[in-house]
Amino acid sequence: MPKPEVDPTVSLQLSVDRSSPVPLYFQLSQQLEAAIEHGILTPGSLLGNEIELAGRLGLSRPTVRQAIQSLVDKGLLVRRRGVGTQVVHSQVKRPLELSSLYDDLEAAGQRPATQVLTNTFAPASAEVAAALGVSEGSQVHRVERLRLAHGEPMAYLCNFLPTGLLDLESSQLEATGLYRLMRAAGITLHSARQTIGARAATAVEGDRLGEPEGAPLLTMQRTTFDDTGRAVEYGTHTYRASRYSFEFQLLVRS
Amino acid sequence: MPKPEVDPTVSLQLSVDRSSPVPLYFQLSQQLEAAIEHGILTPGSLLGNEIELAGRLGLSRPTVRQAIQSLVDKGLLVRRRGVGTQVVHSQVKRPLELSSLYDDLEAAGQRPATQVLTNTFAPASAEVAAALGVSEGSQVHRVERLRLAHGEPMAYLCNFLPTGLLDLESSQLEATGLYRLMRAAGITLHSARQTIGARAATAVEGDRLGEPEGAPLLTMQRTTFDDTGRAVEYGTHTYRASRYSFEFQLLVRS
DNA sequence: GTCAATGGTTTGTCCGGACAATCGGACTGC
DNA sequence: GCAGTCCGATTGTCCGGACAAACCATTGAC
Repeated sequence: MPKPEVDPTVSLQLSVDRSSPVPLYFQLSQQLEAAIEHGILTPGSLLGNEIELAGRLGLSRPTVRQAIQSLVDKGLLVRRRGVGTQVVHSQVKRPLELSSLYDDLEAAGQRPATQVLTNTFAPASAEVAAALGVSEGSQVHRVERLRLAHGEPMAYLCNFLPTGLLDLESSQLEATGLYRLMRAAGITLHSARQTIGARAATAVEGDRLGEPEGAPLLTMQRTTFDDTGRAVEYGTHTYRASRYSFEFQLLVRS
Repeated sequence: MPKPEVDPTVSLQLSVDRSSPVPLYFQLSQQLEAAIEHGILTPGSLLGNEIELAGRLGLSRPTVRQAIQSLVDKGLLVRRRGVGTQVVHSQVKRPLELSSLYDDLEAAGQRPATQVLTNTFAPASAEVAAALGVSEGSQVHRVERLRLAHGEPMAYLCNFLPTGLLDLESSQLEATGLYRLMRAAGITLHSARQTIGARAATAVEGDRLGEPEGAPLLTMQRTTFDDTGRAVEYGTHTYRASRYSFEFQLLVRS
């Protein structure tokens, strides 16, 4: 017997607080996730079987399964019938959240800043009306912003929102991202439809971003929906390709 | 009483086959998904409570919940405690699968074709070695392809694979996509890390794709991992921005 | 020596029940 | 008329158990 092959979770000091309002499965999944994050549960290592783990924690197997399943859905664990559950080897960072450019830059330590160029109402063009599901020519909120990082222009953001959803003040828009403001207003973001492409900069676009005419620009159009299916935002963004690229992780839905 | 407000699932002829090896929850979720897809369950309509649905189908509530939960994860349904489960309004198409360009084009009816330019072994560059987790200079499989749609060049694909994973024949590569070949070889794709950017075409790149020098190109680098965390593929792709853009739907992980 | 049968281990599926948390509407009091 | 309160409805969480299916290693047969 060359290896004792002990269950790594026994030395993990897992514990749950039944008096807490936090669901038990969630407490467990958070502790497991933290252990994976900190390298205490090493990639590839088996997680002792569910029955025994449940017994050790004083939980039922369904509860333990729910905790493990949530981490499987996040891509951190892999289960194999007849084998067990093991920690995925690769480093999964973020499975592509619906994130704002502002948060992305902030997380990367890029000190984002925003210049609000326009913050007004305008009649909806055919394109905007189709995206937001309103009638052409009806009033919509229009916000144009320039996003800077380290004082350098990174992207030009043009967003349209249905009227009456929330009040947008320029001062707020310069302090944080649009999504954070929408969530704070009680809107639960649900899904988004995105298109990413590229094109050559026109003279006007180049001037705005500090690029020469004809320079390659990354473009993104995005329509965001809340959980009732309402379109709550449509945006047309252009990024300096020399300074920005989209990076994300995605999981195979099995 | 202006509206009877009947449970729309009663007229849905839901049924499960207990003798089938297909899990019961999966049978149910597929039938519900099909009903949503075909518009039989209209967006916004309530889904009748779980207890009653379970009783009507002769299933237990956990089984019904599992079926519903899988559709919630797909973004097709939304649950609200105290209210019920309702069909999401927006049209969710695909929540960004790990798909190959070949399948995408085929699904869009674009009659994809592939020209294999290179199919050989080569020593790994530093970039490739880092992505695949092999030592620099070791032999890796190298495949260069030109992807056409309607006879027009769409993208130039350069892929690297660890040796010994699978045999790639040029004839197979011209008939289908790389991912389909990998799955057929028993490799279970798990996750991928992608970077999407843009740059101006060099003279060589322009020639390959039929674009002038300096034309904007969409670029993508992707490293794909299997469920053991092994990197199984690294690719550097360039797309004609005038002909192609990335389009996808993404969900908020709640 | 190689291949097939066997058995133990582990996850997958399913059941029936219980109580808590939350939502929305109806009712009540002011 | 309006605000606060109560209550039914529905999902969220959790339990304990049972059997099936798949995987792996060992054993046995040829």
